Parts: sequence; structure tokens; C-alpha cells
Amino acid sequence: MNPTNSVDIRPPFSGDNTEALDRADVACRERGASLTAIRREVLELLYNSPTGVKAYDLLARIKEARPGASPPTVYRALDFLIEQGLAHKIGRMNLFVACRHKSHLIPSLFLVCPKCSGVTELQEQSVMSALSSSLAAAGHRLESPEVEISALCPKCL
Amino acid sequence: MNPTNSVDIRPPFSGDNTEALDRADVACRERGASLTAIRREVLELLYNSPTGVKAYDLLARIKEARPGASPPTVYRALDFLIEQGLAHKIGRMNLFVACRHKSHLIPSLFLVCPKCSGVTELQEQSVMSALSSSLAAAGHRLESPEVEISALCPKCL
DNA sequence: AAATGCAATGTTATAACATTGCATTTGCGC
DNA sequence: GCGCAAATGCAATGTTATAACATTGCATTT
Repeated sequence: MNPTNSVDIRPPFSGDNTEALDRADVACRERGASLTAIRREVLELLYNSPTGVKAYDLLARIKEARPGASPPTVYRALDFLIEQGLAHKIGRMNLFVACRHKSHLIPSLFLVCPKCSGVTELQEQSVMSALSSSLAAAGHRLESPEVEISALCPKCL
Repeated sequence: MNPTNSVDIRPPFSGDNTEALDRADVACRERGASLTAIRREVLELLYNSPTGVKAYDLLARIKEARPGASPPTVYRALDFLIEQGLAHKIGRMNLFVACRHKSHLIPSLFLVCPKCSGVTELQEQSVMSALSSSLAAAGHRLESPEVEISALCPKCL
């Protein structure tokens, strides 16, 4: 949650994420996918949240504009965003966050505060390389370049 | 899942976990807690499972002996075991595993295979120290000495 | 224009996971 | 035995996620 230590490529609370959304749109197109209205709206909600968001909270927000929205509406959008590398699920807490990667080439640590649901993304070569080699030695392979860790944030310490 | 690299302090598939259970019982007593019959049975089920186990699967097993068992029966036992450091919850997959720590003084990595639910526990100084210092630099503190990581196991690679 | 294909979305229901609240029983020091 | 705290039984409910099937809208073919 401490902005000084995050690797955000844009301000987490910005009211206007048009640019980031447009960039996401372009990235999807390049992969032959399409960031439809629903998906864009969900992504925008994630962009505007300083913390991880629960699926049913997203649903409630989406319903304001689309009264017919149902759980699958949201889960499908989230699945899509995750597939596209635009969002990430914090499994421990059933929370969803926008991806704030500098690059998918660099693996990330997600620090999830169990108290405030804040999510900070770190890119630490030292940790990730130590981790990768330990895993390799144990015959395992990281499933995704995203590792989530439950850690109290500075505010909640 | 590769036993060569695990830090199990006893065989994971043993049919007779009496000793480990007795040790757990003593450890609880020392802390003024009591490993009651239900709790002991749940712990035994965990000990006997090579993989993480879902709460409702545990419930089904417990019901064989105690037809009246209900979700709280199992969740309360699990909460107790987790409090006592005898079990661990894998949040990402809603899985529970017996704790196979050598010691709670040494932090552990839990490698959870997303394919087979296998759980391997690693104790790697290099990783944990790199991790701790990165977290500290970011103003965070590990919530628990247990870090879970989603990684394909050797069998499922 | 009609038919077809296909991705996305709508709709309903239900599965899967977890907790709350309250009544009852049990273990245990006195 | 008595009183108390801890544990358990039990029903209901809350929360998270997916299954199954129908419909829409738009691009392509006939």
C-alpha cells in the first residue's frame, strides 16, 4: 500500500483511466481479443480501487449501470481480464486486482494485506531468482509469474 | 510432492499416525489447549492425505463415524488445528493440509500444485531471507511464516 | 435477403465453501 | 455435586463460483 515502494505504472486512485483502458484495449486487439464494454467497465472498477475487490462488490457496482447483470457477467469479465494479463486474482482472500505490471517478463510479488485488502506489487529480482532456483531444485515450476504473499502493509503493521 | 525435497518429519502416507498425534496432543496441552476426539480425527485425516483436502471432503469422512457432523464441526476443528500450528490452509484452492514443519522458527514455503493439489513444504533460508528483506524494505511484514506458492509439481510438469 | 457461424451476453439454477447464533453437553476445578 | 468455561450439535444463512441453456448481434456465405 505504500506508493513509494510500489511499481505502479500509473496512479492507483486516478479518476480518469481512459488512457490505461485504451492501452488495454489495444493490447487485447493485438492478441485478437476484444475488450468489450462490460469487460472495460469491470477493468475500470479495478483500476479505480486502491485495494483488491470482491466479485460480488463488483457485481453490485456493475448493476448500477446494468441492472440485469448477474454473477456470470462479472466472473466472465474477470476470467477474460485475467487471461489477458490485465487483472489478477488473490486466491487467499477472493479478491481481484488490476494488474499493474511493468512487464510480464518480470515476475511479480503481490503483497496482500490481510487487514485492509491493500495490494502492493513488487518486482524483486533477488527474491524471484532465489525462489526460481529453489523451486527448480525441488523439481517444481512456477505456475505463473505471480506470487502472492500475505503481509501486513505499513499502515496496518 | 517429491519426497526427496520435502521436509516432512514423518512419512506422509503412514497408516498409523498415533505417535504424531500423541505428540500433537502433548504440544496442545503444553499450551493449555486440548486436542479433543473430533480435532484428533480431523488431524488424522490430514496426516493420512498425500494432498491438500477440502473441508467438505473432510466432513464426508468425519460423517462416517459421526453422522451428525456438520460444516461447523469440521471448520471449528480446522480453525483449532491452524491456531495450534498443526494445520495450514491453502487459500488459493480451499485446501487444508497437516503442518509438516520441522519447526515454526524456520519459515516455510508451501508449493501447491494446481493440478493435483499436492503440497510440498520447503524450508529455504536463501529465499526466505531475500523475501524478508524485500518486504522490510517495502515497509511490510510477513503475516505468518508460511508462504504459499502455486507451482506445478514434478509429476504434473 | 436468407442462412450460417460464432463470440458475447442473458438467465436461471445450483454447487461449493464458510459462518452465525443459539441450545446443549462435557470436562474440570472447587 | 456445583458452577463455569470450553466444546459440540444443529439449523439457518451467508458468500463465492460455476453449470446449463437460451438469446443477441454482427460478420460471412449462399
